[in-house]
Amino acid sequence: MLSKYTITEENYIKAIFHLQEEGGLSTGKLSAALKTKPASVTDMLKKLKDKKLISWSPYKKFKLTVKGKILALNIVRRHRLWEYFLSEKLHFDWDEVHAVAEELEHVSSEKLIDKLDAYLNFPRVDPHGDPIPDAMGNMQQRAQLRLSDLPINAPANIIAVASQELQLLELLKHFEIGLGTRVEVKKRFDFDESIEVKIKNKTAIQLGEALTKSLIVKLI
Amino acid sequence: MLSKYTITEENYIKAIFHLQEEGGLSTGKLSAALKTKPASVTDMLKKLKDKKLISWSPYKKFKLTVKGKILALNIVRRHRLWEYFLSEKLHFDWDEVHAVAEELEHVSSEKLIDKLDAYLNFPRVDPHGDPIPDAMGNMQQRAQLRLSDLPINAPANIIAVASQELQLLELLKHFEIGLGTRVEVKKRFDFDESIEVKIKNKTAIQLGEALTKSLIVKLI
DNA sequence: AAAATATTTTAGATTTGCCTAAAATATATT
DNA sequence: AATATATTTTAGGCAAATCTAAAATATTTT
Repeated sequence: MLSKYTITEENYIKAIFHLQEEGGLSTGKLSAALKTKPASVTDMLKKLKDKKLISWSPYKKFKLTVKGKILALNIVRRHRLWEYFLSEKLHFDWDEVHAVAEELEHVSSEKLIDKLDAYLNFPRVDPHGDPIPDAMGNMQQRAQLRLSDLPINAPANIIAVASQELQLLELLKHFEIGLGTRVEVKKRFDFDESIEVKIKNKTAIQLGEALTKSLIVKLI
Repeated sequence: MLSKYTITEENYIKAIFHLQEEGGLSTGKLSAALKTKPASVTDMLKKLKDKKLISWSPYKKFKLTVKGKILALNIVRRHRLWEYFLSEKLHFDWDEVHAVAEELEHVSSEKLIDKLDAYLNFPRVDPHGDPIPDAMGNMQQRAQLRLSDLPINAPANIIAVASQELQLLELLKHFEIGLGTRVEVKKRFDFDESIEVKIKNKTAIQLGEALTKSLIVKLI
C-alpha cells in the first residue's frame, strides 16, 4: 500500500531514482535536476529519511531504501503509462509527451493506473522506448545498442531516445529523426567520436557524440 | 489565456461557482464545501480578489468576476471531460468517477484537454448528466432527464417535480417520494409505458406514465 | 430600535518547501 | 600530510495555506 506523498516528495524520489541508476547521485546533482538549491535538497532529504524512503546521514552518501525504490518504480510506471496514452491515444508528438505526463503522474489513484494499464493493453515500453514497470514493480531491462556503437553500414532502426532533454528532442525533430527512423552509420571519426549517418534515404549527415550516445537502435 | 493558478485557488473558484449557481454563496457555505474554516476562506477570498477572479469587500456579498467565471467553466470542463473518460473508456463506476476527476482536473495543459475532448468525440454531457462546457466556455442547459427516460438500473435522485398538481403531490407523499429521493428503474412495460421503480431501498413498485413523466431526476 | 445571535474578519501561529549566508565536512592538490 | 577547493549542511527567514481565538459587523428576535 503506497501511502500518499506530496508532489514535491514524489519528484524528489523520482529524481533520486534516475540519478541512482546513472550512478551519479549527490546533493548537488539532485539540486540541479530539480532546479532548487543544495540547501533545499538537504531539507527534503531529511524528510524523506524520516519517512524511510531513503537512507541518509549528514555528509554521507545516500540512497533509496527498498520502500523508496518501490515508490519510485510506481511513479515511473505512472509516468510512462501516461506517456504511452498521450502518444498512442491522444496523438501527441512524442516530444510533447514528457511534460504533460510529468503532471499526470502525480494523480494518485492506484485503481486509475491499473485500469489505464489494462485499457492500453499492458504496454511494456513507452514512446521513448523506456520500459514500463508492471503493477508489481517489475521492469524489464532495455536493449542497449547505441547509435554510437552501431557497426558501419549496418541498417538499423531508432527504438528509443535515452534522454528527455528538450534541446535534444528539438534537434531530433529538426533532423526528422524519430522512433522507427532507419539509420545507417557511414563513417566514424575517432578524432571527436562524431559519426556520419545516413538518415532514412537522405544524404549522410554528421552527428556529435552526445547525440549518438543517446539514440538506442536495433539492427534490422 | 488562462494563466496558472494553484490547485487550492482552482478548488475555491470551482466551489464558488457551484454555490453561486445554487444561489447560496457565503463565507460559511464555502468553508463547509471546502472543509476549511471560515477564517481561511476569508484569507483566500482576498487573494482571489487581488487576482481579479472575484469581487469582494469585507462583510459584503461576493461573487465571481467575468474572468473568474471563465476560469470556473474551464475547470468544470476539465472535470467533466475526465469523468466522461473514466466512465466511458476506463469503465469506472459512476460513484468512483468524481473523486479521481477531482485530481485530474488540475492538470493544466490546455492542449491535453482539447485533445481529450476530441478523442472522446466532444461529449456534451458527463456520466452524471451534467453538461460539459466546450472550449469556448459555452455550456448547454442541463438536460431535463425524466424518470420515464431513466435507463434501467441507473440509480438517480429526484431533483424536481414538473407539476404542482395537488393530486400528484399527494401521490408522492403517499409513496414517500420527495426531492433527493433515490430511485432506480427496474423494469419498463411497453404496453402502457408504466415502470417498475425501486424507491429508496424498498421493494419496487409500479408507477404510471403521467407520474414518471413529471419527475425530473439526476443520475447519481 | 435594542438586545441577542450568527456570521465574517482580523491577528497572530504553524507547517511545507524554498531561499541566502555562513559553517562544517569531504575531496583534491601539492 | 597539510592546504586549498568543492560540496554539503546548518541557521535563520520568507510566502502559501491553514488554524484558533478574539474582534467587528450583520442579521434576527423581542
